[in-house]
Amino acid sequence: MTPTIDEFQRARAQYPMPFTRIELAVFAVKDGKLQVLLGQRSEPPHAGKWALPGGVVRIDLDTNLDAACQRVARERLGVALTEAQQVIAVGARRRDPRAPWALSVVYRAMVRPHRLHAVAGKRLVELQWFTTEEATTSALAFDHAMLIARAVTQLRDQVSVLHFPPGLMDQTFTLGELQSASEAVLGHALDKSSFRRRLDAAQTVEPIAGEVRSGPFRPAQVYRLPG
Amino acid sequence: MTPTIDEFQRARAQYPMPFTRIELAVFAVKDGKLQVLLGQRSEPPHAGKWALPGGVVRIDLDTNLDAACQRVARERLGVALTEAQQVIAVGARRRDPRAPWALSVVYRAMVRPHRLHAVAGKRLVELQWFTTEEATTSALAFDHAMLIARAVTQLRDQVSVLHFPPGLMDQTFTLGELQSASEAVLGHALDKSSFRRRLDAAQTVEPIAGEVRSGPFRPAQVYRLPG
DNA sequence: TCAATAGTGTCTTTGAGACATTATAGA
DNA sequence: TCTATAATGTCTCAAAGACACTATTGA
Repeated sequence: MTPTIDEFQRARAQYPMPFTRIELAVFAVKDGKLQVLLGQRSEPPHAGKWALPGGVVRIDLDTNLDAACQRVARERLGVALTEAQQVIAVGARRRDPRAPWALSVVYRAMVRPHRLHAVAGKRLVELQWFTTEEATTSALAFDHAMLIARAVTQLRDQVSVLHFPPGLMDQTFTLGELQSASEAVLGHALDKSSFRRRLDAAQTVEPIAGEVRSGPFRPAQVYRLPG
Repeated sequence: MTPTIDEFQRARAQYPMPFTRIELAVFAVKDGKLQVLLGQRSEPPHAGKWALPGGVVRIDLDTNLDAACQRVARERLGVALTEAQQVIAVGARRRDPRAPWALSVVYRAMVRPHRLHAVAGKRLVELQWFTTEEATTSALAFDHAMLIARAVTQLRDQVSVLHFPPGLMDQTFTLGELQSASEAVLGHALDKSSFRRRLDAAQTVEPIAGEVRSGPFRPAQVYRLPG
C-alpha cells in the first residue's frame, strides 16, 4: 500500500466521519392533491412523530448514493423507486440526537399511489400519506418539514416547465389526466388550451396512434412519455 | 445515556461511514470569460493533475456543511467565501483511491479575481484559473470535470434569470459592467435594451443616487445589489 | 470632430392566458 | 336530448429580441 493510503487510514482514525443517511420524499397525487409519504416513528428520538422514511448509507452494500436510495426504498417501503432525484444534502451538529454530526442526502420520487404497496419497515409504526400542506406546517421529526418544503419546490419547478417526473403518470394517459396531475402538483389550475400548446412545443409527450380511452363522453387520445 | 444512543454507537462501529469531503468550485470572470480555480495536486492519487480545491468535513470543527465549506475555503485558498451555494452531493465506491467509499458535497461561489489572494494549501503545487471550457473537457483528477460542468449549469441558470450571485460584481458597478459579466458567465451576447428592461422589471439592482463612473465617454450611473 | 460607451425608443415576434366554440361518446 | 369531457380556435397581453437612434464625455 502507498503512503497515501496509510495517510487516509490515519485521517480516518483521527477524524470521525458524519453519520450519513438517505431520506426519501415520496410524492403522489391522491384525491386531487399532492401528498407525501411519512412514517410514524416507533422509537426515540422523536418517538410518535412523523418523519421521512430513510436509512443509513451502507458502504458495504451501496455502490453509490443513488443505489443507497434504491436500497433504502426497498427496505423501508418495499418498493423499487425508479429515477429518484437528489434534492439536497444537509449536514450539521445536533441534527439527530443519535449522532454528534448527521448528514442526510434527500431524494424525491413520484409514484402512482395504487402501485405502491408500501410496508412499514424497522423503527416505523406505519406509513401514511399527508398533503404537503399538512406535512410542511406540522411538527415533524428532525428537520424533515423543511426538507419536504425544499423537495416540493424542486418538484413544482420541474413540472411547471413540463418536465414530468417518471412516476407521475401511469405508462399511458390522456392529456386530461396529465393536466389534472400537473394541477395537483402545482397547486393551481391550468388553462387547457395553453397547456396543450406548450406540450406541443416542448414535445414532452407523444400520442400512441389509434389508442383512445373511452367513457360517457368523447374518447380521448392516449399518450406516453417518450424514451 | 438512552438505549438509542447506545444503538447508534453500535451502528457506527458496525457500519463505517463514507469519507466525506467538501469540494469548491470557485468561479470568476477574467479576460471576458468564465473561469474556475483549480489546484495542481502534489501527491498521489492523481499527482500532477488539476483538481477542485477541497477538504475533509471535520465534525469537531464544523457546525454544519456551509461552515465546513467556509473553513475549507480559508484553509485551502486563504479567503472567506461569501454565500457559496451547494451544487450536489456525489458519493460512490472507488471515487477516491484513498478511501473505499467517498462522498463529496460540492459548493460553488463567485469571486472578483483581483480580490482573491488565493494561496495554495496542503497537497497542492499551485492554484491557477482555467476557462470552464478547458476545465470541463480536459482530464482533471477524480470526477471533477463532471462536477464543474454541473456547477456551471447551475450558475448559468441562475444568471439567466437575473439572480446575480454575490461575488460576481464589486460592491458598485455600472450596467455595462453587469452586462459584460453576465455575458461572460452565459457564454453569449445579450441585447442591451432587453437586458435593462428585464433588470427594471426584476428590481435586482438599484441605482446609487448621484454616483456616476466616468471615462473618455458618457458617464454611467452606478448601481448596487440591494439588501 | 471623433471615438467610445450610456441610455432610450420602436417594431416585431413569441408565448401564454382567457375564453369561446365545436366534437363525440354514453346514458 | 343531455351531460361530460375532448379538442381546437381566436383575441389579447406581456415579455423579450432586434435594431436604430440620441446623449455625453475626453482626446
